[in-house]
Amino acid sequence: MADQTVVTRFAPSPSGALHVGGARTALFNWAYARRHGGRFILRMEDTDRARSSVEAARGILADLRWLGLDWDEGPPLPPSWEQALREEFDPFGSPRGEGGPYFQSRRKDAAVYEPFVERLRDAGVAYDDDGAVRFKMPGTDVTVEDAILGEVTVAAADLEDFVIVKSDGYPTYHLAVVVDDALMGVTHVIRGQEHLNNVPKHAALQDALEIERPTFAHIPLIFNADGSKMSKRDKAKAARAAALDACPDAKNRDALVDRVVEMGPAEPVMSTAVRGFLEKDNDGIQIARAIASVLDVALPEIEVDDFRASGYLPEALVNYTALLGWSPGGHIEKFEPDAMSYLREHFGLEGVNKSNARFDREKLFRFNADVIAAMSTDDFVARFREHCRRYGPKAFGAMSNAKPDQFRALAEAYQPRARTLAEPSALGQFFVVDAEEIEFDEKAVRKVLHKNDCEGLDVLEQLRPILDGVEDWSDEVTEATVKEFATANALGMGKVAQPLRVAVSGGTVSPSIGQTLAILGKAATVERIDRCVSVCRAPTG
RNA sequence: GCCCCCAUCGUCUAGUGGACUAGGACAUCAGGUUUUCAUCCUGAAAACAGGGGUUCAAUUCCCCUUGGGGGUACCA
Repeated sequence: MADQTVVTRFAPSPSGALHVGGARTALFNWAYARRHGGRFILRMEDTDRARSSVEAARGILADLRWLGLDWDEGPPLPPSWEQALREEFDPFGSPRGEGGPYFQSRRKDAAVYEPFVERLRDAGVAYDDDGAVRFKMPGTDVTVEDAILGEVTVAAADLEDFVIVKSDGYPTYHLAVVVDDALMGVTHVIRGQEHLNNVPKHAALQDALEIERPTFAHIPLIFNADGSKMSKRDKAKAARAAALDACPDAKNRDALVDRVVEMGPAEPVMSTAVRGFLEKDNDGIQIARAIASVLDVALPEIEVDDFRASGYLPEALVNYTALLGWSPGGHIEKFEPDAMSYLREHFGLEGVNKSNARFDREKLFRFNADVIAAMSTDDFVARFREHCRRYGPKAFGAMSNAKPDQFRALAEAYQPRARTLAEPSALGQFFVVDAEEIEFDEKAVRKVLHKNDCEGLDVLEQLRPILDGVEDWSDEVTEATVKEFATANALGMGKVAQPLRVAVSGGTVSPSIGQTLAILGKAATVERIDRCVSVCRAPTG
């Protein structure tokens, strides 16, 4: 018993994207199996045929791969997360492992559950009920031992007979999970505490079927920072709140609806649907995204792919979420050499907490920043490139293809100041727009260019010919040129770099001035200085 | 309503009867470094939910209260 091979499993329902809570459950199961040299199984619980979809299955497979998980048994293992998302990828394709199929709908088709139901009928503990089959609870108190919570007892009076086969012929979760776990040799059931109340049911079923009970381990749940449930509906709520906030009256709202419909993303959006969304009639995610895009607000990340799109790295997400409900003890927080390796070496049920945790985006954000800071330049450039290509903005993706050197310089400039892969795209917009599109920030112009009798503009005018004469336009040289100018004129670096920043970017924020100019190129730099001077010299009202 | 689970700084947690003047991390606040931003450095403030027990001794064990969460489906 003690040397019995550990077998764990993650059994998501492919009815939507993978939630961070689910990701953590998968992680813990994976890590536990790896740590004990056991097997990790991935099984799709798609017995709710109305809500399950192949797309969702693909998405879950992709997310698991992106996080760095693999499985010994289950649907085919996609070579990469991107490939899992492709339409050609068939989750139902030839499975990994011999205990399949690994989709419960397929198992049902293979009549896997029937003999078990028959056995229960023969034993007189299963009976027909209006087209469904119900399991008869034994009528005794049920006590189970949980590896994390200890002993849990539920009185017989609180236990009711429950459905094991639906009237459509599909097994319910309760039956399927018990039968499949037994057939697949699962030894440890690690899952969320929302399942704790199901344990007596499963235990009773196991007893009736003479199946040895696995070790149960119910892990605490994850909530939002405010204590509310972390739900995909939070995204709709946030979008709606932003919309109502931006457009308090009906007239504005009409304009917003028009804009949303107009720039509706992939799928066409009907104005009635958008209105319905605002009236809480629906929580359409497409609409939420469109509103967020029109209003330029961020939607909360809930699912794994939300975090990916927002520029988080799997490394940081894994490290952070593993700390929610589990601790290696002591002061260890940053997992070395990397999160997955650490978990497969150190994860254990002893370190799992009993109480629920709140998801702190600030801390994850910090972890992400640290991961980026610790990455090699090449790694960052590659990951940033992939992120731009998949998630935009288009101009960055285009630059990565057309001008790889410029893209690399830009990536290098932003790595030290990026906390997510999406941040450089937001901060570096000015690099990829035409000079005419640059809007000069009023406050920056006042403070940096107009102040003290336009000393900033004077600096720009003096600097222009000097920069124009620079032959080798590298960041070292441009930086040195600016510094020399500052020294020669007894000016602090800020008095010179800031006017330049405003001239080329429209604002006061950019990478180091040398890098900024180098990435931009000489022609664009000079052009922007000229335009800035002519625009900002004009008397302002 | 009923059933089940939980309870250390704002948040995630360390702590398993004395080593606790309760440690770390994120956030916060105050300084410092820096050409902006982002970093980085230093320091500060910040918790054992309340009440009963048990014990020579409780953050640590037991009970109650309160609070939070989960379940109560032919969803998983």
